[in-house]
Amino acid sequence: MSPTTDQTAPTNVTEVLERLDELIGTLPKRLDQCAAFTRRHLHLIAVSTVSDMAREAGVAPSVYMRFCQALGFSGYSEMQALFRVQYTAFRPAYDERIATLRPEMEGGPGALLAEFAEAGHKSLMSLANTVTSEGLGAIAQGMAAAPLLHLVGMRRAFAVVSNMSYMLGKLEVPAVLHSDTGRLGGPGVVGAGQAVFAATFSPFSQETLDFARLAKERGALVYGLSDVEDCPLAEFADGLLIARENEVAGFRSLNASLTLTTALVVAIGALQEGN
Amino acid sequence: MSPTTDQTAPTNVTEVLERLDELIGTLPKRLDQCAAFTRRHLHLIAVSTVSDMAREAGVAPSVYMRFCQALGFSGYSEMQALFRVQYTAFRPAYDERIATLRPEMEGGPGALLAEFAEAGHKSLMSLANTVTSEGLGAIAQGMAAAPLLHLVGMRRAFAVVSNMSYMLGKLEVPAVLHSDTGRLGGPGVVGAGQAVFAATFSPFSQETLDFARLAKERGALVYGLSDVEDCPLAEFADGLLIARENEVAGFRSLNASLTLTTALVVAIGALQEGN
DNA sequence: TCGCAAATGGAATAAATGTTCCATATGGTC
DNA sequence: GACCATATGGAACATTTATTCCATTTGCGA
Repeated sequence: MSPTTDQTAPTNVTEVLERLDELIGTLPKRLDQCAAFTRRHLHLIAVSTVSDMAREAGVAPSVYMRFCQALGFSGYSEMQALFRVQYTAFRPAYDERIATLRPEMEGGPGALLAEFAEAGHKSLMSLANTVTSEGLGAIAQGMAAAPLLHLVGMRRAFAVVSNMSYMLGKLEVPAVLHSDTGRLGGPGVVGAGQAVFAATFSPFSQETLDFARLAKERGALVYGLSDVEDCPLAEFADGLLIARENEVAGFRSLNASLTLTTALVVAIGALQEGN
Repeated sequence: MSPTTDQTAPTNVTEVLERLDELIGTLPKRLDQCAAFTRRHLHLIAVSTVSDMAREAGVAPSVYMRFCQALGFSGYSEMQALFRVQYTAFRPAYDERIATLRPEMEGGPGALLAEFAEAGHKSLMSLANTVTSEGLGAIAQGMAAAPLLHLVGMRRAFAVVSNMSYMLGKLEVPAVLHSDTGRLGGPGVVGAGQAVFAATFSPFSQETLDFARLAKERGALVYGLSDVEDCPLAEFADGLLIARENEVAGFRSLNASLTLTTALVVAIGALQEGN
């Protein structure tokens, strides 16, 4: 049937990978090129044409065709089908509009995930409503100008500030993450002229609010992130960002918060780069 | 030019979403069907034909065609192209990240935020493509059945596991967060029958991989989260989730990862509740 | 109930994509 | 250096998929 191989075709992505690893090195130059490229860009198959793949791999379409056959497929279409099913296999039970968690669990974890994804889309869309370019820009500038940044956030907000801490580190922007683990450095270490970024969602963390207020009294610039406008931080902060997260049966992810803070950190990085 | 609308075509997923929400309810029955279905299955567009989408939406292909035009596109192909680019965009080199950012910074931090929001939408969409309901369900069950959960993740993955840790705590599910801070408990504390959830994104953290492998050898169940299929965890893990994050000038947020793990944690909580 | 405008679905057509074939090139062996 | 087996890429062909057209249906206002 297939001229180049009598091996049976892989039936899932794992098998494709196995076969790829098995073949790489043993194939003719151009086919090896296909294998190497494909190995690194498996995810492109589902959305590309043979010509696309061939071009990116640097070979002629007919070569890529033969490569598919060497893998055991009848042709590109068959291989592509394998990579496409995984996209279509996941059928979120989105269709039926479900209101509470228990019915959501009826549809299995897939339906639950679909609900959270949907909530994520909405959260991201509402970001545009609560954040202005000027507000974000002012905060980015304030933070970029500070010689040292302090990040505070407890509980749900901790993931947000710890992620900021990681990214700022990568960008080589001096920042300290104040976690409540072992009570390392409190607000006492914040110096005048430095900047604090405090994140707290309702119900607000008293510790975070206290830290921010004390830092402010010590002459630091205080910026904040919250999920509602009437966060106590608003009273004294030099800038406050709002990221409202849509919830699923009372549970909230952090899509808007992380997207907003990621953009903020990158903006800070870009500003510092410019200096 | 286009008979059904003189509106200009959306240029990104965010705009498609907005236009969809704007249009739903105002369109004729069949077109509304298309809009409703498409709103819930955005992720299918990249890998489906018009007939596929039309069939799933319960309309004739020509109707779906007109729906694309009502959205402002010239046809299905043009719309599909919009959903395909996200997969084909290649990542720029690390060093050039800030440099490639310049164009985005031109529009101020607001434009940057919009870029990250757009990337977030795409990440959430592709989540439905890399995760199956069964896979997620199996992992949720395995983790719910374990007497103790261990969470491991360094660097970019740390925010993910620390958020899981927080949520699991709220749900009163016994879990230990292993951070590398001060080298608290290594894999030695993991007992047979317990479960480990290890998150690591490429380039993978050797520490996380080692932890997971040792735990596996000690008889624990190992589940993982990564951003690519060929993560070393795949070799020995009992279950692996994939969350691919779209990037902006080389920077990635954590939308897909957090949404996925949030759904996972809630599923675990619901399963334990049932016991 | 009739007439009209809009919507609908099926069938025809156009475009693109996948696949195969074959002439030419390449590399190894005697 | 000639021969043979194998690899390669372009061009022809076949198939699938997108798009348009049009006859029929539907729903609304007179």
